[in-house]
Amino acid sequence: MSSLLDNLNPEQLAAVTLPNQHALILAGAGSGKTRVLTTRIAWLIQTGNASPNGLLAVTFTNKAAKEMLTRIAAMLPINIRGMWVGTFHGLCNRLLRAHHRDANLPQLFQILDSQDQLAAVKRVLKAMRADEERFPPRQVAYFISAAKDEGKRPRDIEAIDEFTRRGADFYAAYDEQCQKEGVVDFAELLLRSYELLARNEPLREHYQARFKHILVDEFQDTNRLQYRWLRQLAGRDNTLFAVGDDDQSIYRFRGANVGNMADFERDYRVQNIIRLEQNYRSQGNILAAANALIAHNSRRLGKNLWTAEGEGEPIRIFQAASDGYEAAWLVEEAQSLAREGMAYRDMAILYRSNAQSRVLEHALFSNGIAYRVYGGQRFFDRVEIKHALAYLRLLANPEDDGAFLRIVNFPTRGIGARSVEQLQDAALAGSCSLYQAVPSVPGKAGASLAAFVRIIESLREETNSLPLPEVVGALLEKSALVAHYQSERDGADRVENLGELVNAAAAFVQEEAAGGNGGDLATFLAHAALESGENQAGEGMDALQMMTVHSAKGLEFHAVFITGLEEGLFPHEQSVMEDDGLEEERRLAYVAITRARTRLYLSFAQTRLLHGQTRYNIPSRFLDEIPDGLMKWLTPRLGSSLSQETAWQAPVAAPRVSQKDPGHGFRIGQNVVHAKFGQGVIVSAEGFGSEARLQINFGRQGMKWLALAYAKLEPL
DNA sequence: AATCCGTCTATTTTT
DNA sequence: TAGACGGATT
Repeated sequence: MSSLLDNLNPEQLAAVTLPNQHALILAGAGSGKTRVLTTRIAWLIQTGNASPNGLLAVTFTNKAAKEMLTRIAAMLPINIRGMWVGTFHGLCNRLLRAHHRDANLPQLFQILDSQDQLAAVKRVLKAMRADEERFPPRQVAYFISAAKDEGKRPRDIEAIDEFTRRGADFYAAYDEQCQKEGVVDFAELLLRSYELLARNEPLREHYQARFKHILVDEFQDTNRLQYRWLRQLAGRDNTLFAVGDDDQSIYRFRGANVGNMADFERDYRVQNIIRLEQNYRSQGNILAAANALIAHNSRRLGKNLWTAEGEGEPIRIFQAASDGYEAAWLVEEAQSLAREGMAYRDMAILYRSNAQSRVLEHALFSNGIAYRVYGGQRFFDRVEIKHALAYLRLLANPEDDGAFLRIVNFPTRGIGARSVEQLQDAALAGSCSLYQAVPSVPGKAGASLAAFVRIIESLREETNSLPLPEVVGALLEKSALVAHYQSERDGADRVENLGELVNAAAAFVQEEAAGGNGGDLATFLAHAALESGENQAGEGMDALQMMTVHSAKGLEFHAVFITGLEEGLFPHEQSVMEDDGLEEERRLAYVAITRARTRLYLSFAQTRLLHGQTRYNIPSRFLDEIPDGLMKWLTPRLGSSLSQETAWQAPVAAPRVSQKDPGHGFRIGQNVVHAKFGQGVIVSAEGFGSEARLQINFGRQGMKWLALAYAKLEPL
């Protein structure tokens, strides 16, 4: 019909123009998933199948939601403001604000992020005099969140042991505290709105009738509760259009349930399953490697990526003597790519765990290569910002004891632990909030507490009719936060960030005004909790990109280095123990490989310093799972570490190995082959000559101590 | 109230 | 090895 549908391949076209039925789109990496999703929305609107208000689109990240809206706006001349496109949490927040009474929440309820939640749990545990040794706050917080993600309230928890039994009690007390204070954690946003829809039939039917089309992105990442939430909204007459890729499910540890894809197919008798398998990102060899690797997983819905492009280059494999050599080689290789004309921003270094980045950063830094590490602290997570926000929270909601405690003595104003205890006792006695209990505290403590309350009260009066940015400015001034950080030695950055908060408020107000909203204090606080802000500066710089494989999902680069492909690291040793853990690691490797467009490097080190200890790992099994024909070894395939070191001398990062010869032919770090256990690497040794015993890491087969006199060991 | 010191821990992370 | 945290000290 129109230009909307131009240049879609047959499968994409079929997905975009599906009739009004439930559908599951299996969208492989680089298959144009976002394009299909946004074009479908545009098509539904353009053809009159849906009005902009009649559809709901859910994503996981704010970035994805924003991207979707931008693309829709580019395709259609409609006002995208007010459309229900957002994250699960964002949409739940919206729902709960609109129906706060039915949801039994104050209109200005505040949202706790994970930090705030942990602090709240700590307070509960303290009040209940729980043994923090046996019930670590972190674990309790995790327990509560996990229960909520399963849709469980305290009474639904099966007490199988002491921890779950007490855990349910803590959960109940925690919920009670949150309710009293008018705050809601992330998981609660979802659970509360799920319960609201489940319980309130007219409301549920209202939204079912309104949202004719529900579209879900990254469906493989949904948890059980999110799926149940979707089921509340997907009724008889509307349709669920789910897009996902089971092969890219890498968030099981935080509750994602790939099983939702199969469940969806069954629960809704989905007839339309469309596979998007044409890949527009990677060259042939890279895709072939990815396909071969992921084929080792069982329990797949099944999919094979292909490309119209040629094979491209082989995948380059590098074996390094140590993590230091790996980094040094990588620097050289990146420099040589740069000399050939590739921008650093088009190269990415991926690793399984953050601990690996240090050595790499060091090597890049000392060679003067600009780099950018993804992840890390977000703007709204910074302490100084959290402090400032706590003042705003208390302004919006005096019942918020968490916010009160955070700032009552920050900056210090002579209110010590004793005074706070007195106040807490008074609040308990009067069953009221800390804020309300202040007048009932006598003496000197009462006087300083009253002074604190006066700060808040006068702030409230002065800022009553001021625009948000000015409220923030007044708060910084009155609270003496800025003054406090100015007097601190390393406070300059913090002062700057606080100034930035005023700008953030201004930007927020402007954006809200464009959407016809007020942009009041409560919405700003919700915004701060739900979008922790951009990761960091340096976006525009031509810098080499560094990140974990997890954070690389959804991105693409011309050249990709996947480092640390070693047993124990990737696949990670902790995951191999878990049920389905190895398959998830393989999916992770699949995600990593499919980030590359034209050039892919896989590297591993024989020796690696981890937690202050030298570790000897054998190459990752994932390397064995990629066909030899696709790979080009930059180092001798089965070379010993000795020939390795002589073959390639690193300009930086001196080797760390120096062992004395124990009188037999073997050395620590050396690769060996055992008749029964296969390939391994010598980790440590004791004794001399034929008396010696060697400890060998056989990776999959585990760690073994072998007596040299009996074991048949061959140097590799 | 700030600083020091010992202890613990160390996959992956968004909202 | 290094960083974070909590308790004790000054």
